[in-house]
Amino acid sequence: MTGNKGTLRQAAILDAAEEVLTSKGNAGSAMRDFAAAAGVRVGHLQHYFPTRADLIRAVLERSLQRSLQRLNDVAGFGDTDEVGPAVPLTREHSHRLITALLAEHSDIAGIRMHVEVWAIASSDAQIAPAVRSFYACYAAHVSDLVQHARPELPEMHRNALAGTIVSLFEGAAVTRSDIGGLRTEDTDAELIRTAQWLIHGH
Amino acid sequence: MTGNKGTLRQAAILDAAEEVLTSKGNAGSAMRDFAAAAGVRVGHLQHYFPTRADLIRAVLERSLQRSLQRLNDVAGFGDTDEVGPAVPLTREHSHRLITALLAEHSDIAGIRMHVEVWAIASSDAQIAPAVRSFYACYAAHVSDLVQHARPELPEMHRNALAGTIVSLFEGAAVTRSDIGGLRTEDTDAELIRTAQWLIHGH
DNA sequence: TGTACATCAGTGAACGCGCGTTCACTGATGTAC
DNA sequence: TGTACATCAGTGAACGCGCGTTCACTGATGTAC
Repeated sequence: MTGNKGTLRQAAILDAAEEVLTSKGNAGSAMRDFAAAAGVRVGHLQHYFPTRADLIRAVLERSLQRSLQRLNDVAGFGDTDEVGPAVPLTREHSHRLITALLAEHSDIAGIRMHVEVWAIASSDAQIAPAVRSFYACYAAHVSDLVQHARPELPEMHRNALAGTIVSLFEGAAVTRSDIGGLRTEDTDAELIRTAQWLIHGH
Repeated sequence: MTGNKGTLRQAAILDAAEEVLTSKGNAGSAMRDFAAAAGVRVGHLQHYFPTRADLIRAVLERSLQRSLQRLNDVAGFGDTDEVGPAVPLTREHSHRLITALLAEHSDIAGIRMHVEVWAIASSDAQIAPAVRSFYACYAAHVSDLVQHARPELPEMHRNALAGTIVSLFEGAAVTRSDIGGLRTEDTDAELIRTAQWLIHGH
């Protein structure tokens, strides 16, 4: 099923479109750019994505989905226990998680995609809900993480902490990038220290 | 000087352009939109801003400058002492500052402008340095704030804390907005608590 | 005080290019009998 | 196994609109003598 020609070509188009989008931005890229990058004719793009908006939405939705998937991969506890509530999250473990997330945010293309998602979601009512649900999932994942570290914490407090952690990381994605230019080793260390304080409470 | 016709008209054009930009986005707004919103003819825009890029840059630069100005107004200690290094920052004072900043970030138009700035800075090499210097100033201001709270802290640590605080606030601007949809009273409270912990160390 | 000239504010029409989209078409890959 | 037909992948040219930009122009506001 995943190997048939159409699906493969469609994925290739999305790959190419994502690269164009992250390098030239939404305002600066045309259908002809997407087509050229994918090695197909403009008219052929419409066979898979009737309008430009359809293509952009598909790229964005796939990107969000993949971000969530990566988050799962990085933070997944599945390798130790299924849904074990009593597996405590050590400081070493959380340190590794945070470092991995920060490393992901060092990819410039990923940040540009992030920023484009925000800009497009502001204008596109079809994308906006997908972005919000992405952040809801993101925060829920982090909340789970906090629960592993401090099971005694009430759910509301956990969720508030999760929201704060997500804010910190999303902000850091911008400020640490070429856009913000604030990245230093010290700030990275402080970022990790703060995230750990939020997770473990000390 | 500030009252002459040309300067006034130019400011009016920038005001109108800012509104169009925050409501329709960069990708979705045309010179004709800017002209119509300002109540002038398209050709007349070029009298002040020869190209579209010039207009957008002017809007963005003015917006960044104004953000910095507001930051100064909100966090300025000037009313108590000139450059007094020994004026301690109380928890009540920092609470008021943080609340004021969060309130600023509740303005949807401002957030949209923020996001557009990030997106445009990613593609426009002329805007990028202005954005970076904005964040450098922002962080320097926050670092000053931390110094007032804890004068004993070494400068590097202060700067690292400032970078973390800026990240937290910039991230919160997105996650708390319509884009992220994560805003709750609890998260706001936790955000304030975290910012205070970063400033005061407890 | 009046005149001549330069500069600035603002108009309006037009240009030409690049954009997203359309469409009639061909070739390839099933699928039914 | 072969034939007929439907569906899907992909082409290529064209369309028409909206975009940023240009330009020749008019009217208003100084400014020098």
